[in-house]
Amino acid sequence: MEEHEETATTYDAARYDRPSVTVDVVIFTLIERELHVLMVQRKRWPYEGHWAIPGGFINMDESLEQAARRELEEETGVRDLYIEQLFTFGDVGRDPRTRVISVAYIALVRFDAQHLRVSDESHDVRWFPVSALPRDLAFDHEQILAFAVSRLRSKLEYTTLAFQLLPELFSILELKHIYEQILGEKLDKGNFYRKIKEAGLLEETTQMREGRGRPTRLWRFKHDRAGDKQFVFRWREDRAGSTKDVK
Amino acid sequence: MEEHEETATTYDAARYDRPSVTVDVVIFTLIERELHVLMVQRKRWPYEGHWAIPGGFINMDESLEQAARRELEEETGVRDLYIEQLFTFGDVGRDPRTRVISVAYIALVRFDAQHLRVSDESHDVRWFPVSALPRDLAFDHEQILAFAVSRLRSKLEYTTLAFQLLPELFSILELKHIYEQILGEKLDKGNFYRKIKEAGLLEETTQMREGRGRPTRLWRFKHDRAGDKQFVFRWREDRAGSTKDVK
DNA sequence: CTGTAATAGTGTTTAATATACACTATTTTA
DNA sequence: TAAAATAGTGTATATTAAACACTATTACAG
Repeated sequence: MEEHEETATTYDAARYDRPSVTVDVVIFTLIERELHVLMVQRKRWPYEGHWAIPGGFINMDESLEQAARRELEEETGVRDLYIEQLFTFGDVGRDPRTRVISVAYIALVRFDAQHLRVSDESHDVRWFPVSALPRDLAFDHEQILAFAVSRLRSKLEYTTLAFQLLPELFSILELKHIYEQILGEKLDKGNFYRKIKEAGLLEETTQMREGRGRPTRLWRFKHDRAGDKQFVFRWREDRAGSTKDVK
Repeated sequence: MEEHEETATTYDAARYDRPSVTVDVVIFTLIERELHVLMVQRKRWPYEGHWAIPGGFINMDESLEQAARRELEEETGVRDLYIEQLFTFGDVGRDPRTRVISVAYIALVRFDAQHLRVSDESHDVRWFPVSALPRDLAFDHEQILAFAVSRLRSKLEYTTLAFQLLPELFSILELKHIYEQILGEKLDKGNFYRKIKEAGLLEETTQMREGRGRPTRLWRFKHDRAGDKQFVFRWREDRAGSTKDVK
């Protein structure tokens, strides 16, 4: 409570009616070269039967990020992944039951059937392609999701965040594909090769992978350089979107 | 409460111990060509005598942004200014009294002695130059402030936000000065003139202002174009900082 | 009344980068 | 053995950034 004193006297902590605080986590992954997001289906009022972003109350003894990581692990079984605070949503009527303030996070996970607890069979927890989301999401989750996708796009352009979605070894064209998926536009192959190589982010391996045509070389992401905050791989220069607040 | 059902059954809203939620507003202004921030001095435990970012509890019937605007108005008497959500801070031990989650906002106000309620004489509310902040701020406010300044820098580079700090009429070199203040580096005069003019953001007026040397032309910001989300005035291309989470 | 300091504003040259797209390379499959 | 499929390279042109030299208009000191 870092209130200025005049407000401090107005509110008495004991009498003060407190809002609930939840953490919602928009979990992205790449399945068969398409960007997907994890949703859960609600079982009761309000919004019974509607799909929602996974989330839950924060515990009194965990930080917001810990709560988000816990939530992520409960839903998918994965931990230690990329997670980032998105925005806090707190409009008055967003939950019909009571006042709820929701701190939204974005998480990126590598899709890996071995480790991901969610299967395609589950009826109440499911991956949806971002391009084909269910209709009528619960609460203001449509807004949260739209914001998450937009943030993902704009951050992609000046961070190394795309690598979070890839397995350890990948080809340059696979990486390009992720960029195209998230940005929603085609990129020039030659320019992509040139830029990504000049960036010095990748480590060449001796491994190749065979497919239908010419085999492709596999690369590894240099995690040391990613930790270097000074360093940024910017794919394009023009950046409309931005991180501006929604609404 | 957009909880997944398994957590829903774990927590009962009535029994659930809820955190307090506050809104803190980092209020920036430009005083005599220097970037300043508004701080309040605490009168009691904890952190008695320490300076803090103004803030207060949210009311149950107002949105987060409304709470931030109310707070801003209470402190400075100004309203309808630029305000933006920064980040939500919720570490467990950040307030020694109880669990407090604080949604931090950034606000930009034009410094105008006529309308700003805060005067230099007030001992418990004061403007500090960002380059000379008081030591030992209350709570985690040092971290919040550092994050606010860094966000301000990075947003400055791809938004028209600098104009929020200027009076209606201003010279191009004054605008350049704001950029220099916030970015913390010198910019090339010629390049600045060229870029800002090409951007088409400014409207030339017939007014001039006299000073020590050659009088300068005054310009006005075209607010219509600012509303155009597609349009962005980007001063520089290199952008290290980014909006990455603190800590 | 003249020259110098102070501020305002323009123009030009060079280097770096983006963009588009044509080309070569290596494999599988018909 | 040719065609299709995928991988990867090279290059010409246009756009933009960056540095910096130049011109313009005022006040003020002598």
